[in-house]
Amino acid sequence: MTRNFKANASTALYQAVKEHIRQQVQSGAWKVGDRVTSEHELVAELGVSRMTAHRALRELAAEGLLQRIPGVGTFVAGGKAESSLLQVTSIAEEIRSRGHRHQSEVLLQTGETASPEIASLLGLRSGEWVFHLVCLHLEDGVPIQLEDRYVHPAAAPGFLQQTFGAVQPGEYLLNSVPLDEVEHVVEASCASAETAARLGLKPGDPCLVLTRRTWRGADVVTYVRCTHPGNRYRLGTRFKPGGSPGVG
Amino acid sequence: MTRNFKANASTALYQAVKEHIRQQVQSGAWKVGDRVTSEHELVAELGVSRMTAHRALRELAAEGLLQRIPGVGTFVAGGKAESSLLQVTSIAEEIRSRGHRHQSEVLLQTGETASPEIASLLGLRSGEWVFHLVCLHLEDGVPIQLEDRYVHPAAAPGFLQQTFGAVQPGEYLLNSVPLDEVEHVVEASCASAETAARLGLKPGDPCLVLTRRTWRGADVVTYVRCTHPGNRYRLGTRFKPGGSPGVG
DNA sequence: TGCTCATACCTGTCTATACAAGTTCGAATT
DNA sequence: AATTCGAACTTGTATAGACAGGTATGAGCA
Repeated sequence: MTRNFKANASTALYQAVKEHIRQQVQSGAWKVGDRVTSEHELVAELGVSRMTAHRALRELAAEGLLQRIPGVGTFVAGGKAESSLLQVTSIAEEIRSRGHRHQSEVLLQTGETASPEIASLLGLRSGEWVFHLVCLHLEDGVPIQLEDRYVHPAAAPGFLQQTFGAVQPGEYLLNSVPLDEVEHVVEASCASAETAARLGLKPGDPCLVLTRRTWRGADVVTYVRCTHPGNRYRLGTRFKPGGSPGVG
Repeated sequence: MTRNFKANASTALYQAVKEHIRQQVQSGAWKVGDRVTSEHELVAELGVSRMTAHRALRELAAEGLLQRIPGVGTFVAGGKAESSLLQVTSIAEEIRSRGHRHQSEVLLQTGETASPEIASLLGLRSGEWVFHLVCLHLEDGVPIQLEDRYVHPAAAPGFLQQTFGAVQPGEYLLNSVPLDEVEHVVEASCASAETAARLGLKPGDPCLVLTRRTWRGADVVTYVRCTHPGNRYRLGTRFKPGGSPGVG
């Protein structure tokens, strides 16, 4: 079998196959849940051996981009995009996993023109349209997170039409948009009067603020600022280096 | 070649080889920097094919446990143990990587009997001996971290004799003890009077507190509580899912 | 109509072989 | 003595072939 695929030397062949698959996903040709070219098909199409195709697919699965099911096939995985400390899953899932009751209250859900700061963070021009959602999350009836989210309108056109009851905003975006870059910032700050009122704190009480931006290609999908009461919330992980993290 | 190694079925052979290597490292038989059994030696000793041995070593290297150098050999890697959000490297390295000047001031360096709380956290009996270090770190002359560290005496016997100037406590432990489990907790709190005085804050100002415990096997190596001024410090990462993280 | 079984397909692993490219080290040559 | 060259090692990649175990589907039978 001659190498009719990727005549480019100096790069490993299995790397080229990985890149080939990655581009199909990132370009949007393959969406979340779509079936991916099987190993035998890659052998036929690219002229590589099955072991080479297998390694490419296996490593992409280990990286979280794909999901492989023996006997069935390989599929584009949902954007898990978990960091070891922070998971890009909704707070609802986290609360339920602790065995507690989650409630959420949508305080604001509109489209608005972007302020210069928000425009800059989302890669928009100032004054462009942007989706804005403010949501208060309660754990067993106690406020635990104030979520202030901006969404790039091109990334999730149906965002405003969603009613966020069972499905949370984070979950909705995760299930429809495959992320390929995430930025987290954690800081401690004081509660403003408004924040304190919503979280049931006194103004000036310490808060843990988690800011997250996610990318799809070069475009920012969402910018979200989650404020937690400092005395009721901590963020943690225990993990084996190289292994899978858990959330504490 | 018959499989005279790991007759245990139901487990993949390369997994068994990985576990075999891992145990050598975790048991302490192989220390940081030591040479690891080469692929050909594994073929001879375990009766597996070179590709199987290669896969085991390659994956362990990808997990950070080993370091492979083409043409030279495979070695036990230093305890990088980096999380995507938090690296178990010293604050000194982080400050210098920002191009700033780092100074540290040892406020306390003793052996003492463990309080019940500390004993519990380190897996000691109450009243047992424990190393205790308190250190203030400055970035360009400004206090940026108050480090309060307890070290299991069995894990690092020479800890008290160290003078922490060029080599920081974290670096010292990393270079001598290979970690295999890490726990992080991040929380926001108010500065106590003493903490405020040392960090140059007002009592009640918000602080970002990072608590970390590291394990070697079943034993806790160190418990450290790092308190940062909330207005001068943030913790962040930007990374591609599956890729290598950077520190922000 | 409903059930069973054969077949085709998919992933997962393991082996044996081959070549490439790097290093280390010692012996032979200059 | 200094240098060069080659043999012996190392890891990295790629291939072909084989088997195992899972799933999905459709044909044939009850």
